[in-house]
Amino acid sequence: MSRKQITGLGPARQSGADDGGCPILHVDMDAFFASVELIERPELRGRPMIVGSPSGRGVVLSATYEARAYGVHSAMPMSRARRMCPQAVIIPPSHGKYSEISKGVMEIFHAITPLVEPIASDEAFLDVGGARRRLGPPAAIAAMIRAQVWERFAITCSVGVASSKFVAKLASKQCKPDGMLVVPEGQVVDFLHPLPVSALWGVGERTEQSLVRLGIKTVGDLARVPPATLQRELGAGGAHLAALAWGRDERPVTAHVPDKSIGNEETFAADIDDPQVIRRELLRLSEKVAARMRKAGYVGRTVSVKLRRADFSTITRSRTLREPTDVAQEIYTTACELFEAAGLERVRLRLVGVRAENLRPAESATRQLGLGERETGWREAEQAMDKAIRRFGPDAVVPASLVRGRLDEMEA
DNA sequence: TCTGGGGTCCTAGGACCC
DNA sequence: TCTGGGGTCCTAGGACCC
Repeated sequence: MSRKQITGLGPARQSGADDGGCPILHVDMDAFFASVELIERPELRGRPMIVGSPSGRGVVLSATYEARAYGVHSAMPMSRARRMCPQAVIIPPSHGKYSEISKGVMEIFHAITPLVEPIASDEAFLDVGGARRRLGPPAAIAAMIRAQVWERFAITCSVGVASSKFVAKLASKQCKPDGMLVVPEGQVVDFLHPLPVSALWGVGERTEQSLVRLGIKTVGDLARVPPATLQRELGAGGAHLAALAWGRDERPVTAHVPDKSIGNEETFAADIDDPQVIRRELLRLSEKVAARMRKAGYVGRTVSVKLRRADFSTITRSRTLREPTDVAQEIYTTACELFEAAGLERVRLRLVGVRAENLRPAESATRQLGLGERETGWREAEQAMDKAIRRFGPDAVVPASLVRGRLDEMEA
Protein backbone atom coordinates (compact mmCIF):
# COMPACT_ATOMS: atom_id res chain seq x y z
CA MET A 1 0.00 0.00 0.00
CA SER A 2 1.39 3.36 -0.98
CA ARG A 3 2.11 5.95 1.67
CA LYS A 4 1.86 9.57 0.76
CA GLN A 5 4.06 11.89 2.75
CA ILE A 6 3.41 15.40 1.62
CA THR A 7 5.12 18.03 3.69
CA GLY A 8 4.03 21.54 3.00
CA LEU A 9 3.60 23.27 -0.32
CA GLY A 10 6.99 24.85 -0.73
CA PRO A 11 10.28 23.44 0.53
CA ALA A 12 9.61 20.75 3.14
CA ARG A 13 9.91 22.06 6.68
CA GLN A 14 10.25 19.01 8.81
CA SER A 15 12.57 20.12 11.58
CA GLY A 16 11.21 20.26 15.10
CA ALA A 17 11.54 24.01 15.49
CA ASP A 18 9.53 24.70 12.37
CA ASP A 19 6.70 22.40 13.42
CA GLY A 20 6.26 24.41 16.61
CA GLY A 21 3.63 26.55 14.90
CA CYS A 22 1.63 23.51 13.80
CA PRO A 23 0.46 21.66 16.88
CA ILE A 24 -3.03 20.79 15.55
CA LEU A 25 -3.68 17.42 13.90
CA HIS A 26 -6.81 16.41 12.09
CA VAL A 27 -7.01 12.65 11.73
CA ASP A 28 -9.56 11.20 9.32
CA MET A 29 -10.09 7.50 8.62
CA ASP A 30 -10.21 6.67 4.91
CA ALA A 31 -13.62 5.32 3.76
CA PHE A 32 -14.20 4.27 7.36
CA PHE A 33 -17.25 2.02 7.13
CA ALA A 34 -15.96 0.16 4.08
CA SER A 35 -12.49 -0.11 5.62
CA VAL A 36 -13.92 -1.73 8.76
CA GLU A 37 -15.66 -4.34 6.60
CA LEU A 38 -12.31 -5.13 4.96
CA ILE A 39 -10.85 -6.18 8.30
CA GLU A 40 -12.95 -9.35 8.27
CA ARG A 41 -13.05 -9.74 4.52
CA PRO A 42 -9.55 -8.80 3.33
CA GLU A 43 -10.13 -10.74 0.13
CA LEU A 44 -12.35 -7.85 -0.97
CA ARG A 45 -9.48 -5.37 -0.83
CA GLY A 46 -9.03 -3.68 -4.19
CA ARG A 47 -12.59 -4.49 -5.28
CA PRO A 48 -15.23 -1.75 -5.50
CA MET A 49 -17.35 -1.94 -2.36
CA ILE A 50 -20.52 -0.16 -1.22
CA VAL A 51 -21.88 -0.18 2.31
CA GLY A 52 -25.61 0.38 2.09
CA SER A 53 -28.32 1.02 4.65
CA PRO A 54 -30.50 -1.93 5.74
CA SER A 55 -33.85 -0.34 4.86
CA GLY A 56 -33.00 -0.81 1.21
CA ARG A 57 -34.20 2.70 0.66
CA GLY A 58 -31.05 4.21 2.02
CA VAL A 59 -27.97 5.89 0.67
CA VAL A 60 -24.39 4.74 0.37
CA LEU A 61 -22.71 5.09 3.76
CA SER A 62 -19.19 4.75 2.51
CA ALA A 63 -17.50 3.39 -0.56
CA THR A 64 -13.87 2.45 -1.03
CA TYR A 65 -11.72 4.51 -3.34
CA GLU A 66 -12.09 1.76 -5.93
CA ALA A 67 -15.85 2.40 -6.00
CA ARG A 68 -15.27 6.14 -6.02
CA ALA A 69 -13.28 5.73 -9.21
CA TYR A 70 -16.62 4.82 -10.81
CA GLY A 71 -18.23 7.97 -9.43
CA VAL A 72 -19.82 6.27 -6.42
CA HIS A 73 -19.56 8.26 -3.22
CA SER A 74 -21.25 8.44 0.17
CA ALA A 75 -24.58 10.29 0.46
CA MET A 76 -25.62 8.75 -2.84
CA PRO A 77 -28.86 6.71 -3.08
CA MET A 78 -28.24 2.97 -3.14
CA SER A 79 -30.14 2.48 -6.38
CA ARG A 80 -27.98 5.02 -8.15
CA ALA A 81 -24.74 3.63 -6.72
CA ARG A 82 -25.72 0.15 -7.90
CA ARG A 83 -26.36 1.44 -11.38
CA MET A 84 -23.06 3.33 -11.55
CA CYS A 85 -20.97 0.44 -10.34
CA PRO A 86 -22.82 -2.87 -10.88
CA GLN A 87 -19.68 -4.92 -10.17
CA ALA A 88 -19.39 -3.50 -6.63
CA VAL A 89 -19.85 -5.76 -3.62
CA ILE A 90 -22.84 -4.54 -1.59
CA ILE A 91 -22.53 -4.93 2.17
CA PRO A 92 -25.10 -4.17 4.90
CA PRO A 93 -23.70 -1.99 7.69
CA SER A 94 -22.49 -3.46 11.00
CA HIS A 95 -22.80 -0.64 13.50
CA GLY A 96 -21.43 -2.55 16.49
CA LYS A 97 -18.13 -3.10 14.73
CA TYR A 98 -17.81 0.55 13.70
CA SER A 99 -18.16 1.82 17.26
CA GLU A 100 -15.71 -0.81 18.52
CA ILE A 101 -13.00 0.18 16.03
CA SER A 102 -13.77 3.83 16.63
CA LYS A 103 -13.17 3.32 20.35
CA GLY A 104 -9.84 1.61 19.65
CA VAL A 105 -8.68 4.42 17.37
CA MET A 106 -9.63 7.04 19.97
CA GLU A 107 -7.53 5.07 22.50
CA ILE A 108 -4.51 5.49 20.26
CA PHE A 109 -5.14 9.25 20.21
CA HIS A 110 -5.56 9.48 23.98
CA ALA A 111 -2.24 7.72 24.53
CA ILE A 112 -0.65 10.71 22.76
CA THR A 113 -2.54 13.62 24.31
CA PRO A 114 -5.59 14.20 26.49
CA LEU A 115 -6.53 17.05 24.11
CA VAL A 116 -8.60 14.94 21.70
CA GLU A 117 -11.78 16.35 20.21
CA PRO A 118 -13.77 13.69 18.35
CA ILE A 119 -16.03 15.19 15.67
CA ALA A 120 -17.39 11.93 14.25
CA SER A 121 -16.82 8.22 14.80
CA ASP A 122 -13.96 8.27 12.29
CA GLU A 123 -12.48 11.70 12.79
CA ALA A 124 -10.84 13.81 15.51
CA PHE A 125 -8.72 16.86 16.24
CA LEU A 126 -5.64 16.49 18.43
CA ASP A 127 -3.59 19.27 20.00
CA VAL A 128 -0.14 17.70 20.28
CA GLY A 129 1.64 20.86 21.42
CA GLY A 130 2.21 19.36 24.86
CA ALA A 131 3.49 16.03 23.52
CA ARG A 132 6.38 17.40 21.45
CA ARG A 133 9.04 16.96 24.10
CA ARG A 134 7.97 13.36 24.70
CA LEU A 135 7.17 12.26 21.13
CA GLY A 136 8.84 14.70 18.75
CA PRO A 137 7.51 17.23 16.25
CA PRO A 138 3.83 17.11 15.17
CA ALA A 139 4.70 15.64 11.75
CA ALA A 140 6.49 12.75 13.46
CA ILE A 141 3.52 12.23 15.78
CA ALA A 142 1.20 12.23 12.77
CA ALA A 143 3.33 9.56 11.07
CA MET A 144 3.28 7.53 14.28
CA ILE A 145 -0.52 7.69 14.49
CA ARG A 146 -0.86 6.54 10.89
CA ALA A 147 1.49 3.63 11.54
CA GLN A 148 -0.27 2.57 14.74
CA VAL A 149 -3.77 2.71 13.26
CA TRP A 150 -2.57 0.65 10.32
CA GLU A 151 -0.75 -1.92 12.49
CA ARG A 152 -3.64 -2.35 14.90
CA PHE A 153 -6.63 -2.23 12.55
CA ALA A 154 -5.30 -2.45 8.95
CA ILE A 155 -7.13 0.80 8.22
CA THR A 156 -5.45 3.73 6.56
CA CYS A 157 -6.03 7.26 7.70
CA SER A 158 -5.02 10.71 6.55
CA VAL A 159 -3.63 13.43 8.78
CA GLY A 160 -3.55 17.18 8.29
CA VAL A 161 -1.02 19.13 10.38
CA ALA A 162 -1.46 22.88 10.81
CA SER A 163 -1.63 25.78 13.21
CA SER A 164 -5.44 25.80 13.38
CA LYS A 165 -8.27 23.27 13.37
CA PHE A 166 -9.83 24.35 10.15
CA VAL A 167 -6.59 24.38 8.12
CA ALA A 168 -5.66 20.97 9.56
CA LYS A 169 -9.05 19.69 8.46
CA LEU A 170 -8.67 20.99 4.91
CA ALA A 171 -5.14 19.56 4.81
CA SER A 172 -6.27 16.04 5.71
CA LYS A 173 -8.90 16.21 2.99
CA GLN A 174 -6.32 17.31 0.43
CA CYS A 175 -4.01 14.36 1.09
CA LYS A 176 -6.68 11.63 1.17
CA PRO A 177 -6.38 8.65 1.03
CA ASP A 178 -3.49 7.37 3.09
CA GLY A 179 -1.54 10.62 3.24
CA MET A 180 -0.16 13.35 5.42
CA LEU A 181 0.04 17.06 4.71
CA VAL A 182 1.80 19.67 6.82
CA VAL A 183 0.81 23.29 6.17
CA PRO A 184 3.37 25.53 7.88
CA GLU A 185 1.98 28.69 9.41
CA GLY A 186 3.68 30.94 6.85
CA GLN A 187 2.06 29.07 3.94
CA VAL A 188 -1.54 29.03 5.12
CA VAL A 189 -2.74 31.80 2.78
CA ASP A 190 -0.99 30.23 -0.25
CA PHE A 191 -2.63 26.93 0.65
CA LEU A 192 -6.13 28.37 1.12
CA HIS A 193 -6.61 30.91 -1.64
CA PRO A 194 -6.67 28.63 -4.70
CA LEU A 195 -9.30 26.34 -3.08
CA PRO A 196 -12.97 26.63 -4.11
CA VAL A 197 -15.18 28.41 -1.54
CA SER A 198 -17.10 25.18 -1.00
CA ALA A 199 -13.97 23.78 0.67
CA LEU A 200 -14.59 26.05 3.65
CA TRP A 201 -16.33 24.62 6.68
CA GLY A 202 -19.83 26.04 6.73
CA VAL A 203 -20.15 26.65 3.00
CA GLY A 204 -22.70 24.19 1.70
CA GLU A 205 -24.78 24.16 -1.46
CA ARG A 206 -26.91 27.19 -0.58
CA THR A 207 -24.09 29.43 0.62
CA GLU A 208 -21.99 28.47 -2.38
CA GLN A 209 -24.82 29.53 -4.71
CA SER A 210 -25.11 32.91 -2.96
CA LEU A 211 -21.35 33.41 -3.21
CA VAL A 212 -21.16 32.45 -6.89
CA ARG A 213 -23.91 35.00 -7.58
CA LEU A 214 -21.55 37.58 -6.09
CA GLY A 215 -18.79 36.37 -8.40
CA ILE A 216 -16.93 34.63 -5.58
CA LYS A 217 -15.58 31.24 -6.60
CA THR A 218 -12.34 30.68 -4.70
CA VAL A 219 -11.27 31.30 -1.13
CA GLY A 220 -8.97 33.99 -2.54
CA ASP A 221 -11.97 35.77 -4.12
CA LEU A 222 -13.71 35.59 -0.76
CA ALA A 223 -10.72 37.02 1.08
CA ARG A 224 -10.83 40.16 -1.09
CA VAL A 225 -14.49 40.97 -0.31
CA PRO A 226 -15.02 43.45 2.57
CA PRO A 227 -16.30 41.55 5.67
CA ALA A 228 -19.20 44.03 5.98
CA THR A 229 -20.44 42.99 2.52
CA LEU A 230 -20.25 39.32 3.43
CA GLN A 231 -22.12 39.96 6.65
CA ARG A 232 -24.85 41.82 4.78
CA GLU A 233 -25.24 39.01 2.24
CA LEU A 234 -24.86 35.98 4.53
CA GLY A 235 -25.72 37.11 8.05
CA ALA A 236 -23.58 36.32 11.06
CA GLY A 237 -21.79 33.52 9.23
CA GLY A 238 -20.39 35.99 6.70
CA ALA A 239 -17.94 37.63 9.08
CA HIS A 240 -16.76 34.20 10.20
CA LEU A 241 -16.11 33.17 6.59
CA ALA A 242 -14.06 36.31 6.01
CA ALA A 243 -11.81 35.32 8.92
CA LEU A 244 -11.46 31.75 7.66
CA ALA A 245 -10.48 32.98 4.21
CA TRP A 246 -7.35 34.49 5.80
CA GLY A 247 -6.71 31.37 7.87
CA ARG A 248 -7.87 32.99 11.09
CA ASP A 249 -9.46 30.35 13.33
CA GLU A 250 -8.87 30.66 17.06
CA ARG A 251 -11.10 27.78 18.16
CA PRO A 252 -9.15 25.55 20.55
CA VAL A 253 -9.20 21.75 20.59
CA THR A 254 -11.72 20.96 23.31
CA ALA A 255 -11.65 17.50 24.85
CA HIS A 256 -15.08 17.37 26.46
CA VAL A 257 -17.78 19.08 24.49
CA PRO A 258 -21.04 18.31 26.29
CA ASP A 259 -23.90 17.01 24.12
CA LYS A 260 -26.69 19.43 23.30
CA SER A 261 -29.22 16.84 22.24
CA ILE A 262 -29.70 13.10 21.86
CA GLY A 263 -32.12 11.65 19.35
CA ASN A 264 -33.01 8.69 17.21
CA GLU A 265 -35.00 8.46 14.03
CA GLU A 266 -36.09 5.80 11.60
CA THR A 267 -37.03 5.74 7.95
CA PHE A 268 -39.58 3.02 7.26
CA ALA A 269 -39.04 0.53 4.46
CA ALA A 270 -42.53 1.53 3.25
CA ASP A 271 -44.56 4.63 4.10
CA ILE A 272 -46.90 4.17 7.07
CA ASP A 273 -50.25 5.80 7.85
CA ASP A 274 -51.41 3.61 10.74
CA PRO A 275 -51.24 5.79 13.90
CA GLN A 276 -50.97 2.67 16.04
CA VAL A 277 -47.77 1.65 14.25
CA ILE A 278 -46.45 5.22 14.46
CA ARG A 279 -47.09 5.31 18.22
CA ARG A 280 -45.32 1.98 18.63
CA GLU A 281 -42.34 3.41 16.76
CA LEU A 282 -42.40 6.52 18.97
CA LEU A 283 -42.24 4.24 22.01
CA ARG A 284 -39.29 2.28 20.61
CA LEU A 285 -37.41 5.50 19.80
CA SER A 286 -38.23 7.04 23.20
CA GLU A 287 -36.83 3.93 24.91
CA LYS A 288 -33.65 4.20 22.87
CA VAL A 289 -33.20 7.93 23.53
CA ALA A 290 -33.88 7.62 27.28
CA ALA A 291 -31.48 4.69 27.63
CA ARG A 292 -28.74 6.64 25.86
CA MET A 293 -29.40 9.63 28.12
CA ARG A 294 -29.17 7.56 31.29
CA LYS A 295 -26.01 5.87 30.05
CA ALA A 296 -24.38 9.23 29.31
CA GLY A 297 -25.74 10.81 32.52
CA TYR A 298 -28.00 13.45 30.98
CA VAL A 299 -31.51 14.67 31.63
CA GLY A 300 -33.31 16.85 29.11
CA ARG A 301 -36.12 19.39 29.33
CA THR A 302 -37.29 19.59 25.72
CA VAL A 303 -38.80 16.74 23.72
CA SER A 304 -39.02 17.12 19.97
CA VAL A 305 -40.64 14.94 17.35
CA LYS A 306 -39.73 14.84 13.66
CA LEU A 307 -42.27 13.69 11.09
CA ARG A 308 -41.49 13.29 7.41
CA ARG A 309 -44.29 12.80 4.91
CA ALA A 310 -44.09 10.50 1.91
CA ASP A 311 -43.26 13.54 -0.26
CA PHE A 312 -40.20 14.21 1.97
CA SER A 313 -41.63 17.43 3.45
CA THR A 314 -40.64 17.44 7.10
CA ILE A 315 -42.00 19.10 10.20
CA THR A 316 -40.71 19.21 13.76
CA ARG A 317 -42.75 19.85 16.89
CA SER A 318 -41.27 20.38 20.32
CA ARG A 319 -42.33 21.02 23.87
CA THR A 320 -40.38 22.09 26.91
CA LEU A 321 -41.28 20.26 30.12
CA ARG A 322 -41.46 21.79 33.58
CA GLU A 323 -38.76 19.43 34.84
CA PRO A 324 -35.98 17.69 32.92
CA THR A 325 -36.30 13.93 32.47
CA ASP A 326 -34.50 10.79 31.36
CA VAL A 327 -37.61 8.62 31.62
CA ALA A 328 -38.76 6.93 28.41
CA GLN A 329 -42.42 6.95 29.47
CA GLU A 330 -42.39 10.71 29.94
CA ILE A 331 -40.63 11.27 26.62
CA TYR A 332 -43.03 8.88 24.91
CA THR A 333 -46.16 10.52 26.34
CA THR A 334 -44.95 13.95 25.22
CA ALA A 335 -43.97 12.60 21.78
CA CYS A 336 -47.45 11.12 21.31
CA GLU A 337 -49.12 14.39 22.29
CA LEU A 338 -46.93 16.29 19.83
CA PHE A 339 -47.71 13.75 17.11
CA GLU A 340 -51.45 14.06 17.71
CA ALA A 341 -51.33 17.87 17.82
CA ALA A 342 -49.48 17.92 14.48
CA GLY A 343 -52.61 16.60 12.77
CA LEU A 344 -50.80 13.99 10.66
CA GLU A 345 -52.64 11.00 12.10
CA ARG A 346 -53.79 9.61 8.75
CA VAL A 347 -50.99 11.00 6.60
CA ARG A 348 -48.50 8.61 5.04
CA LEU A 349 -45.18 9.03 6.86
CA ARG A 350 -41.77 7.79 5.78
CA LEU A 351 -39.85 8.79 8.90
CA VAL A 352 -40.41 9.51 12.55
CA GLY A 353 -37.84 10.74 15.04
CA VAL A 354 -37.64 11.53 18.76
CA ARG A 355 -35.04 13.85 20.26
CA ALA A 356 -34.30 15.14 23.74
CA GLU A 357 -32.85 18.66 23.80
CA ASN A 358 -31.82 21.15 26.44
CA LEU A 359 -29.59 18.52 28.03
CA ARG A 360 -27.84 18.96 31.34
CA PRO A 361 -25.93 16.61 33.62
CA ALA A 362 -28.31 14.34 35.55
CA GLU A 363 -26.64 15.04 38.90
CA SER A 364 -27.28 18.78 38.53
CA ALA A 365 -31.03 18.17 38.28
CA THR A 366 -32.43 17.26 41.66
CA ARG A 367 -35.93 16.40 40.64
CA GLN A 368 -38.61 18.38 42.42
CA LEU A 369 -42.01 16.79 42.71
CA GLY A 370 -44.78 19.25 41.92
CA LEU A 371 -47.64 19.88 44.30
CA GLY A 372 -49.90 16.83 44.31
CA GLU A 373 -47.55 14.98 41.90
CA ARG A 374 -46.62 11.44 42.78
CA GLU A 375 -43.41 9.69 41.89
CA THR A 376 -44.62 7.30 39.20
CA GLY A 377 -41.95 4.66 39.63
CA TRP A 378 -41.14 4.63 35.90
CA ARG A 379 -37.67 5.93 36.53
CA GLU A 380 -36.84 3.07 38.92
CA ALA A 381 -38.37 0.56 36.54
CA GLU A 382 -36.30 1.83 33.66
CA GLN A 383 -33.11 1.84 35.71
CA ALA A 384 -33.82 -1.80 36.54
CA MET A 385 -34.20 -2.41 32.81
CA ASP A 386 -30.83 -0.79 32.13
CA LYS A 387 -29.29 -3.13 34.66
CA ALA A 388 -30.90 -6.23 33.16
CA ILE A 389 -29.79 -5.19 29.67
CA ARG A 390 -26.22 -4.68 30.87
CA ARG A 391 -26.27 -8.20 32.30
CA PHE A 392 -28.28 -10.17 29.79
CA GLY A 393 -28.09 -8.17 26.57
CA PRO A 394 -30.40 -5.84 24.65
CA ASP A 395 -33.22 -8.40 24.18
CA ALA A 396 -33.58 -9.02 27.91
CA VAL A 397 -36.28 -6.46 28.56
CA VAL A 398 -38.73 -4.97 26.08
CA PRO A 399 -41.95 -3.03 26.76
CA ALA A 400 -45.05 -5.15 26.31
CA SER A 401 -46.38 -3.18 23.35
CA LEU A 402 -43.12 -3.65 21.50
CA VAL A 403 -43.25 -7.39 22.16
CA ARG A 404 -46.70 -7.42 20.59
CA GLY A 405 -45.22 -5.49 17.66
CA ARG A 406 -42.49 -8.08 17.27
CA LEU A 407 -44.97 -10.93 17.41
CA ASP A 408 -47.00 -9.21 14.69
CA GLU A 409 -43.87 -8.93 12.58
CA MET A 410 -43.03 -12.59 13.15
CA GLU A 411 -46.53 -13.65 12.17
CA ALA A 412 -46.51 -11.45 9.09
C1' DT B 1 -30.99 11.67 -8.79
C1' DC B 2 -35.36 10.84 -5.32
C1' DT B 3 -32.93 11.72 -0.98
C1' DG B 4 -29.96 7.61 6.06
C1' DG B 5 -29.05 8.84 10.68
C1' DG B 6 -26.44 11.20 13.95
C1' DG B 7 -25.83 15.85 15.24
C1' DT B 8 -24.83 21.60 15.74
C1' DC B 9 -25.87 26.26 14.92
C1' DC B 10 -28.55 30.22 13.31
C1' DT B 11 -32.70 32.97 12.45
C1' DA B 12 -37.04 34.83 13.32
C1' DG B 13 -41.33 35.62 15.55
C1' DG B 14 -44.11 35.68 19.59
C1' DA B 15 -44.84 35.51 24.62
C1' DC B 16 -43.66 37.40 28.70
C1' DC B 17 -41.42 40.28 32.17
C1' DC B 18 -39.43 44.49 33.87
C1' DT C 1 -53.39 54.26 31.38
C1' DC C 2 -50.57 54.07 27.44
C1' DT C 3 -46.22 53.17 25.22
C1' DG C 4 -41.51 51.71 24.28
C1' DG C 5 -37.35 49.10 24.72
C1' DG C 6 -34.50 45.35 26.31
C1' DG C 7 -33.81 40.70 27.74
C1' DT C 8 -34.95 35.90 27.90
C1' DC C 9 -37.39 31.84 26.79
C1' DC C 10 -39.88 28.95 23.63
C1' DT C 11 -40.96 27.15 19.09
C1' DA C 12 -40.28 26.00 14.07
C1' DG C 13 -37.57 25.62 10.29
C1' DG C 14 -33.50 25.34 7.63
C1' DA C 15 -28.46 25.14 6.44
C1' DC C 16 -24.77 22.54 7.33
C1' DC C 17 -21.51 18.81 8.96
C1' DC C 18 -19.85 13.72 8.80
